[in-house]
Amino acid sequence: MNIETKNNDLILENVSDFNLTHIFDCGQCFRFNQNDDGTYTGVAKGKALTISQTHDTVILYDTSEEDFKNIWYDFFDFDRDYKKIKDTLSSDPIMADAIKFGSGIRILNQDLWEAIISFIISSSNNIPRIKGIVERLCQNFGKKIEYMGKTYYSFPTLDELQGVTADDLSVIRAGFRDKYIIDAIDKFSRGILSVDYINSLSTAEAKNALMSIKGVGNKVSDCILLFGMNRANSFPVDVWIKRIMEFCYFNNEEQSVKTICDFANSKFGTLGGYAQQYLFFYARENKIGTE
DNA sequence: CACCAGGCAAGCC
DNA sequence: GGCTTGCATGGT
Repeated sequence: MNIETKNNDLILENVSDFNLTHIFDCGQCFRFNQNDDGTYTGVAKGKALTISQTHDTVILYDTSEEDFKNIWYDFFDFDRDYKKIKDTLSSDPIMADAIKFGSGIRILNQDLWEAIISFIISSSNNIPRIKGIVERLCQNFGKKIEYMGKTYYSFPTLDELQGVTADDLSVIRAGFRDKYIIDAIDKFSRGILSVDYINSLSTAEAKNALMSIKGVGNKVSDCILLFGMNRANSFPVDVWIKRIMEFCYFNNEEQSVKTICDFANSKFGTLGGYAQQYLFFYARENKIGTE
């Protein structure tokens, strides 16, 4: 990968295993959206970014090399060898097929606090509405970010959310999830949980710690582990994954979530999280189980 | 109008 | 342990 700066834009050439549509349409991130011209704009780690891609050339608009090195290189998981991951998973013919559809998927390294709140909001919800609720949370409680002549909002920190009531949260229209958000804020405010503490734990221990938050169960904790803590041995099973796993590996017969998890763990092991993302994208692109 | 959306908690047995 | 039900809101 070559990096050069032109005007204020950062241009990456010879980028491999990278596709913006695959990355932002596989359900891991709620803050990036496609613009009319095909570029994507979003906010992460307190910074806004507009990014575009033509073949293996990627442009980060109005972005310094410093921000790329400090923020976006890690956010887009550029340090990881996805070819190796895909080669390993492709020994399974079904995964090989799924990987053809989402060959440019990468698992973003998102902020843990943001992942906790965002995936609490995701519970029994649909992606457009999740995005709306998260956006209103940011607009009402986050900080303003000026970028390329427009105003964006950062995801609110624990400090910025400290002390909010259900009444305060009513503007984001989170429904029954507001009390779960407040419980998370409360546990972090009182020091019962912290980002550093949770990160220090093993995957199994971290999962238990996360599940002590109201509104965080098996599926939401797996998403937080995978998307906010880089624990790729988690395999979140939602309705889409359940359907496609049953379709692909169980002759389309209904299975319990536990059966599917156990099967995925033994089949994909430490690469389960990547397998999950390829399957999720494949299921949604092909609308498996919805017709 | 019913039904559902990247589930979960609480209440049953 | 496993199984049901209610839950806020918005889209179809």
